[in-house]
Amino acid sequence: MEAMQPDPIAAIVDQWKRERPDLDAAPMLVIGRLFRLTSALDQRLRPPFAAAGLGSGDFDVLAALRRSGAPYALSAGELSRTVLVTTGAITKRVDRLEARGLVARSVDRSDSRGRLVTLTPEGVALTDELIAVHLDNQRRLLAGLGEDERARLASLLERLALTLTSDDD
Amino acid sequence: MEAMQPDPIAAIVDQWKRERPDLDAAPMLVIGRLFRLTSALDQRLRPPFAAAGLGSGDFDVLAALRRSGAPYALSAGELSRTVLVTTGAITKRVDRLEARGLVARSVDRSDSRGRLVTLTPEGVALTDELIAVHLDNQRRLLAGLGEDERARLASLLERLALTLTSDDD
DNA sequence: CCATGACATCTTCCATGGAAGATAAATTAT
DNA sequence: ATAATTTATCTTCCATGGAAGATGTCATGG
Repeated sequence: MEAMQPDPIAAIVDQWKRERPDLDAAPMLVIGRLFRLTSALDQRLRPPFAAAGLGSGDFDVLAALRRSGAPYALSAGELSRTVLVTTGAITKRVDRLEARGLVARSVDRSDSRGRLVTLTPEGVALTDELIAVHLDNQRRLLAGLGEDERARLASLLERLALTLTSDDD
Repeated sequence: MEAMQPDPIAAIVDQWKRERPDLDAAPMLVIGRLFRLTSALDQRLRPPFAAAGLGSGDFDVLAALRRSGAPYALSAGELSRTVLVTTGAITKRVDRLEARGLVARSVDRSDSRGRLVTLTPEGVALTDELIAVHLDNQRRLLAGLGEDERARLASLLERLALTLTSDDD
């Protein structure tokens, strides 16, 4: 599995223009690039998690707990909503993290249907370490853009996200 | 699995600011939003493919073949490079598409290690139908932005992608 | 108080993709 | 010409996540 030339998306749009001149493939210049870029960024951000024996999905759970503040406890449902995966996936992620001693499950006192997932001290320590590395890596990946460009990009992405959620949901 | 409020990313950055004031989580305003947005767009673009009994990954293969032009034939390696998945994943996608009569495999005359994956007439017809729907859906998802905003977003995404590929690879 | 329905989490099953090795064919060196 | 290397695809195994149903608990109405 090798890599590709700069801006393969423009080439794809050109191919469609040639094969289907009746269609306008311009939306791919945004959406296609979003997908490619996200995939490329994901690949480059994974290594620190892999080195710690975690999938990046598992780290999402640790990070959600850590940034929620002491006592670093959230329910499976809350985790499901914040990290945008099904509760079934949360169960499995928590199983893995629990097996590694990074989180612990306890029964919610006020509702024994619910389990609270809590960071252990080891979980807090590892998360604190990884989040710093992760943010540094993110910063480095964005370093090719100027400060103003990053701000405009952030703003456009926010606007697009807002128009999506207002449409339907 | 429910949805979330508008702009959850800004809230996440605020949480980190409170919990770890020594860190700067601003890169998430770009990268976090990229991931969220891509996930949201993907969910909204899938239904036509699912209705045709395809995963969106399978459609990527059909589309790559279709836009390559007659005779709509590419090798597994070429497909792997254009759709950015391993050749093993291509084998499986082609297996599924072949079982549905949308593509056919044939041995490359000039190199019998290689197999050419070719769209069948049914494959061409389905792809032509789906790509039109797909592009319309993409256009609708971007309709909340003005023409100038879409252009600036496309341009910023391209620039970011270029700075990534020049860095390393 | 008990029955019914709602809810939270977990379990099971399935689909997908990556990693690494296996197989087959082409290329290169001697 | 033949052995060694490279290349292209496929196979096998494993990890992950979604969908839907199972289980246990709570809430509500009679």
